[in-house]
Amino acid sequence: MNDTFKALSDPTRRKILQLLKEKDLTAGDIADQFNISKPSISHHLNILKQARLVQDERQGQNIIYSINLTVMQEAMGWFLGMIGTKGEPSDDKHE
Amino acid sequence: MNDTFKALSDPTRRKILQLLKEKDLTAGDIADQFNISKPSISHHLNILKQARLVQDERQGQNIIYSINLTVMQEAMGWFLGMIGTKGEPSDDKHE
DNA sequence: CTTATATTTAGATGATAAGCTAAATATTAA
DNA sequence: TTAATATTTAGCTTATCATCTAAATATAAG
Repeated sequence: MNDTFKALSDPTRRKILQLLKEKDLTAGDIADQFNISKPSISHHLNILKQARLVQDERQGQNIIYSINLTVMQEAMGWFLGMIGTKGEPSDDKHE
Repeated sequence: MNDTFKALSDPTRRKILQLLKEKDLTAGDIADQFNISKPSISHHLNILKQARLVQDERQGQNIIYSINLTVMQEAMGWFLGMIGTKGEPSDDKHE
């Protein structure tokens, strides 16, 4: 959960996720959308990967990234637990 | 939105929000729940306040903090926009 | 097998952020 | 008005993080 929120705290990484929501992309295609060096984007992708927010798969020379909506849903669960009736003890499914 | 995610990226701040979900608390009561100095907690509260995730109100010597669920819901909206059917263009209500 | 392309890893640097102690401010009580 | 309590502000230190360039790895093509 902490890795998830940490990963989501950077605007570049959130934009990467939005791009991947539309369709799977290669690392290069992702990097082309930013005024940031490829190594930096690679680093961001790695953080997203460690948080399991994205997955990657090599295809020839390219590495194709895709979003993992399951983890996104888990994160949303945290908000649901938060917004649930005020004063009611949380069910602890979401730490 | 960026302030919101930044604020949520710290585990201490997320725990503060969970405490405030149960009930409103004074700055001191909040600080007592952590092994962190009062000034540091005050700093965290200020970040949450700037993100409008909490509100404060002085009551005598104490300052009482409460959670602002509206902003929390807005943040959850970002996830909803994210999880919505893959490949479908986002409606842009959530950046 | 050598070159070109795609991506990552390594290492360095500057900025941001979390934590601390000490001092300032605000309120209440004596 | 002086002392006590609650909280914040200021200033500093250390750790984390985003970014860069240069070099390494992996695959594909000539």
